[in-house]
Amino acid sequence: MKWEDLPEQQCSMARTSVVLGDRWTLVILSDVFLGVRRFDDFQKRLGISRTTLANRLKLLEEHGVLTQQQYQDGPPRFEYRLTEKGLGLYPAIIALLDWGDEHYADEAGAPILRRHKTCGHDFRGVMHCSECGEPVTPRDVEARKRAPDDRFPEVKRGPLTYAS
Amino acid sequence: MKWEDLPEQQCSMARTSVVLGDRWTLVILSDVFLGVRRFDDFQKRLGISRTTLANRLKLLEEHGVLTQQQYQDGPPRFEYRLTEKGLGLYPAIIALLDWGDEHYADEAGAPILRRHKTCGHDFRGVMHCSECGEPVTPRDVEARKRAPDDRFPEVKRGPLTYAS
DNA sequence: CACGTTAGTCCAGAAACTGGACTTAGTCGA
DNA sequence: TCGACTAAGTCCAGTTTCTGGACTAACGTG
Repeated sequence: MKWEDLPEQQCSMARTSVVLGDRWTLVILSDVFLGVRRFDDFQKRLGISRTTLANRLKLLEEHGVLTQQQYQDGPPRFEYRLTEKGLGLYPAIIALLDWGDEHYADEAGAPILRRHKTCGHDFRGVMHCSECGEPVTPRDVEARKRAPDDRFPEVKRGPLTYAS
Repeated sequence: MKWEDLPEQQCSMARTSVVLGDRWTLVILSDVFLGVRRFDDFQKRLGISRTTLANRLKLLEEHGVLTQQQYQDGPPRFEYRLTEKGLGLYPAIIALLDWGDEHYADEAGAPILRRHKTCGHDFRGVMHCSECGEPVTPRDVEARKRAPDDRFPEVKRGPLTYAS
């Protein structure tokens, strides 16, 4: 199967992989969530080739994950910022970072700490059920194909936007 | 920078990307969480080339995400199963699937529904803070580099294992 | 006017991915 | 006993993608 045919698959992970599934995109995004916004900063921090970086950023923009915003005239320069859709990836990024911290950090611990400003503590993400609010483990979950007339349920906590 | 040098980076996402950061690995893993375990089943479901599938499965095994378990003699056959480390990726997989469902599902809704057996409802994952238990949004979080003598805090809820 | 900054593009070589055929080792049915 | 079948790969040649490094564009600074 060709790579471009993946999004036609009836599978949300296949469609997600078209945007995120390559060697660099997740690393770029985790930098964006740390506040990195400019081409050269990404390139210096990551050591990615300029060509590939340009391609990745363009892809993320085409998919509405990032937007370019002008930050100066003459010469006009643009920086990359997360859209609302991009902000929606935060739980995934945190989950992946936590997993990396747990399994690949050296003895001293995670290289980056994240503090939850609301409560003041360094934290890890814990996945809870949107319906009952309890933590979820893989063994608590039963997956099934959507029946033709089945609808995804309305979610109690709203559409999960992060408007400031 | 070469791909093999990434794991030496002081960044958990870089190390995570070495395992997960390619076109197929996330899709393979989300199939594993649906119960797919055999080489030919992956190949038929995904349409991935056999060579690439073999490479990916081997990489996941080398990194301790999957193990092979024999399920018959004569000829001996093995199936792929998640390790405890692999199960630890569930929050990330759910977060990515939810994001895909939200942004790429067709009008009828998500192609696969996940029911939380504990409460009986179809659900989405919501990321909560491990320390105060409240939901977390990107704007509630402040990241910083670990100071030399700073330790990652002990986690209240235990080491997050999924022993059956 | 030379140099620096920022955000790219261009290129040729290296690496990874592709489909399809082939291999291995045993089972099953006639 | 022969041929078909199953499962899990390997092998191969062609295509696509990624790489580092040089280059361009358009302006600001001393």
